[in-house]
Parts: sequence; C-alpha cells; structure tokens
Amino acid sequence: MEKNKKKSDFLHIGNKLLKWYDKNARDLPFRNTKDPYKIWICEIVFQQTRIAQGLNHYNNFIKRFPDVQTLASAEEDEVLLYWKGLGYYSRAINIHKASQQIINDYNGIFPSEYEEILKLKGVGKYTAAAVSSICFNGKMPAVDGNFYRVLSRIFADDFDVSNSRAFNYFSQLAHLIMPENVGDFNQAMMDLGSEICKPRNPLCGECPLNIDCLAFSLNKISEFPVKTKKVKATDLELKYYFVHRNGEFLIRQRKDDFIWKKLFEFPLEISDELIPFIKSVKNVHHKLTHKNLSIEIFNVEVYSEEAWKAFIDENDYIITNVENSHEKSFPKPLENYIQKYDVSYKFL
DNA sequence: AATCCGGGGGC
DNA sequence: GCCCCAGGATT
Repeated sequence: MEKNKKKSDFLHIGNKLLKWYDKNARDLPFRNTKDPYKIWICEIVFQQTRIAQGLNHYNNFIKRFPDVQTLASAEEDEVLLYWKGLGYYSRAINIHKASQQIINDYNGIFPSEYEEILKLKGVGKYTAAAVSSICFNGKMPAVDGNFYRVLSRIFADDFDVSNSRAFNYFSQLAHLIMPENVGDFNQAMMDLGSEICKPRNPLCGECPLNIDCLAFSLNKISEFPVKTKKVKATDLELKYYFVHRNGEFLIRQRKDDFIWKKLFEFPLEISDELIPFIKSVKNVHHKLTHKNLSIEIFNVEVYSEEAWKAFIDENDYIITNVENSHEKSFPKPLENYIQKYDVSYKFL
C-alpha cells in the first residue's frame, strides 16, 4: 500500500456505505440486540459459515443457552450436540470453555474491552473487533473475508489475501474508509460483501460504492481479490463397525486432535470373535473441504450375549440406540447412516 | 509462516 | 470439479 494514502481522501466511502446500510441492512435475529453474549455466539457460529447455513443452529443454540450462565453450566456433550452438522467442532468446545472463563475470570459479566475479549478461547482478532465494536463502541475494524474482497476491489489492490500479513494489511486499508460508527460499519461491510460485492458475479450496478471502486472503473472486478494458495483435499479411508444387538449399538467419543473433535462414532475395529456376525457392508463417500472421505460401514449384528459383552468390556464402549443416539453428536456420514438404519424396527 | 479443521451452496 | 464462506489454534 502506498503510504501517501490519506484518510481524508477516502472517508466518504465509509459514510456512503453507512447510508446504504441504513436502508439495506439484512433482517437477522442478532441485528436487534447488543447483548455481547448473543453477538459473540453469532460471530462464532458464522465463522467460515454462510448465514443461511448456520441460522437454524444459531437460533436453536440461543434458545437452549440464552445466556452465559446457562452455557457455562451445561455439559460439553450437549454443546456439541447443538453444533451437530456445523463443522469446525473446536468452535463448540472453545465456546463452552470461554463461557466458563467469563464466569470465573469476569464474574459472569462479558468483558467490554477488545484486549479482554481477545483472551477468550476461540476468539481471535476478527471476533474481538466485531463484538467490541457492535456492543461496546469499540473502534477496531472486523477484518474478515468480506473486508479482503471489498477493499481489494475498491483499491484494485493485488495484495495476496492468503498471505499471513493480509489481516494487518487490509486493516490499514479499512482504517482509510472507516467512519466513527465502527459497529455499523463492520456490519455494513459484511452485508455489502454478502449481498452486493459477492465473490462471483457481484452486483456492481447496484453497489453504492461503484463510483469509488477502482477495480470497477478499470473493469477488472474479476481480478480481485488475489489469492494464490489453494487448499487441496487429501484422501481419508475409514472402516467403521456398526455393532448392534437387540436394537442397541456401540459408540465411543473421538479425541480432540483430528477431525470431528469429540464427536461420537462407531468402533473402528472389532475382535475376531465378532467377524462371523458381519452381515453386510455399506460404502459411503463424503466430500469435505479438506478431505475426501471413503467410509466402509460394516453391519455387525451380534446374536451372542457373551461375544457382545466381552467386546464391550474390552473396549469401554457406550451402548445406545436409535432414539438415544439423537442425544449425541455424530459426524454427518454416521448421522445419515443411523437415520437410515432403523435398528429398533429391524428387531421388532 | 504454514497447516489443519466441516459442511454446504453457487456456478 | 472448484471456489468461498461473519476465522482461530496449533506447530
């Protein structure tokens, strides 16, 4: 960025954006509150997640955990259950830990200073800026993917957004156009980025900033933002054993060091004694952003009480059934499998 | 500074 | 198929 850029030359862009936002703000459930708890939850839910995708999760989460005290006193497994299907499950684990931080370190009162909000588990510079600006009149730009896209286009700036310095770089650009009302400014940038200045096929004709947008005037919108590093998916093969008897089946909880942190899953192996009880195999292919999953699910219907109990005793598995399984958070492919596989029906 | 972590939707 | 999304933690 040229160091001769002066705020006085660009501030009108931010003010224009605020005017647009006054009339065009999206009507979202977290827009009519300044409760830092709700804003915080919404910021975590919508990290790397589209509004349409996470809206039900957000509403259900707030309904069950309406305040920080309720969340802090809940079991971690139930928090994970409300995160089921959202992905990035460390968010759920961290959100729960952070709620207890607020109880223990801040006397149950949500911290109002940016530096304090930043200390909460799972809260980074973006989220701290968003919460402090929306709820406490903080003055930090909430630089996210929308900021990268909108600012790189306005300034026709080819700074690589996959560069680890992009956050600081675009924060400086943001300061050039940022007006006094930072809370509304941050939300306006999100709405503009989502509704107008979209990644593909942006609606430049309707954009309140098109006159000020250098990329638009150069007819080079599609060249911004610049992103060099692409994420490529790696293959992952899993074998699960759906071990069941009399309508019950076996599960266990995953660790927190890989995908599907602390979610529940079927056994990954069985003892030799259970091999004769394998009835069928189902192949599941599941695409994630970072993984190409191919899963074999072995349907193991155990008739022997002895073999069943011996296997459980050896491995410390949890016994559940189709109805109770709804109380546990499963990875999406296993969730789908359980819903299709009506154990209770098969054993009537 | 680089890598990892989900799932869904647009095109 | 490829890309992106109200990012953050870990190494």
